[in-house]
Amino acid sequence: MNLPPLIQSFVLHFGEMGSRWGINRTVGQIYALLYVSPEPLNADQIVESLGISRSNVSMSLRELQAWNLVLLKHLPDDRRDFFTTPDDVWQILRTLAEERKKREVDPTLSVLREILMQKPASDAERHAQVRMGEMHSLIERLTTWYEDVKQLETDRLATLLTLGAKVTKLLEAKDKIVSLGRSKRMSEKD
Amino acid sequence: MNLPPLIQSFVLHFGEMGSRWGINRTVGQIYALLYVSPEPLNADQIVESLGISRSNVSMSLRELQAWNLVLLKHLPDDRRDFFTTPDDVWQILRTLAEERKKREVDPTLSVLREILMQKPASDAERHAQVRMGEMHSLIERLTTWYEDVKQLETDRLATLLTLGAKVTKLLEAKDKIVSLGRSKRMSEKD
DNA sequence: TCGTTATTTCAGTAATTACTGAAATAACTG
DNA sequence: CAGTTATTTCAGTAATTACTGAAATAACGA
Repeated sequence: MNLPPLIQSFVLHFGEMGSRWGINRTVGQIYALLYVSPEPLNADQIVESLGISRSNVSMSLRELQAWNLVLLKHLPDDRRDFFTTPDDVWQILRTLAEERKKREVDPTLSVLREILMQKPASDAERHAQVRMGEMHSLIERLTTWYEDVKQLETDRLATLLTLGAKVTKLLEAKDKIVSLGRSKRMSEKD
Repeated sequence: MNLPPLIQSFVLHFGEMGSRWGINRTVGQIYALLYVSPEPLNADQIVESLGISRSNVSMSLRELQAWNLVLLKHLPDDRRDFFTTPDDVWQILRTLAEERKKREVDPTLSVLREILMQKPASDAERHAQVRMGEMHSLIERLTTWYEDVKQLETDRLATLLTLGAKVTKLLEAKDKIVSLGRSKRMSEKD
């Protein structure tokens, strides 16, 4: 591996994290490298920087493309493929959430739904279904929230995050506000 | 494997998902089995149900305990260990979030912070630091939100989820509300 | 068309991770 | 204490996953 020390630490860390996720070490490293590079890199530059085989780079880039985490670019008068990550970190976050949902959450929901359709043949199965039902509705709740929130533009999403739990306090106030607004309009009493 | 079909599907699916996460197949299966069991199970019952070795069960249970995903119980006049999962799915969700944060997010934040402290020795490093800075502040934002929201009691959290993006609409109203409150207190003018 | 360059595929191998069985330890009981 | 039962440890092996190098394919340009 042939990288400036500061970048190398980052790349190595993402390699580690990669293996802690489903994604593997090389994929993590390539992603990290592209993420911090000022311009797009081609496969040979990645080979050079990370000291891994050309074929490994090819396969890992495919994987990153499958995850939609990487963009393919072309320079004029150069037929090689160059790769980058999107500039906007919020966009990256969205992509990550979307892909993980697609791979992990959706299949789980569909398995649960399918099982919940079946008729239990014993007490054990009956109890299991109840538990699966609880899990199912929790996950549904979370995904509904996610589907809702993911539509927000970045700065609204940022606001929502900054607000955090304070929202519930706002909520408590909501009823009052509503009635206040009403009463205000009606009689201005206090 | 020796389980009612409906439960078996669930267990197998969690095995799959387990390997898609960092957690492995057996760990996933054991967790699923405990999750749907009406009462706590001991190691031999797990061996029996899943058809795996006693030592594998022992190691996997350790792992689940390390994740805080499993509770150890003792029955009167029985010195064997029995295991369950918490009843409350929301609690399970919290534990999962907490553990993943601890293992994935916190170390990443600390690596990023450390790198950001260093002086860049080139343009490449300078640019890399900017990118890492963006990533760092995004992650910080998310964790701050998480730290905030995780304090909420379950039903408030549920409310917040149900509200979802509608919160931002409430937000637009916020300024009005605030100024309304202020003006109301001050002079009641309109 | 042929030669050149870029990329992918894939069989074989290396590396890692998961699992087992046997032995060790621990925690009790009579 | 010796005997019994429960649990853990760990060296060895099995299974899986990651990676490589060589060959195939693809996409040009002359």
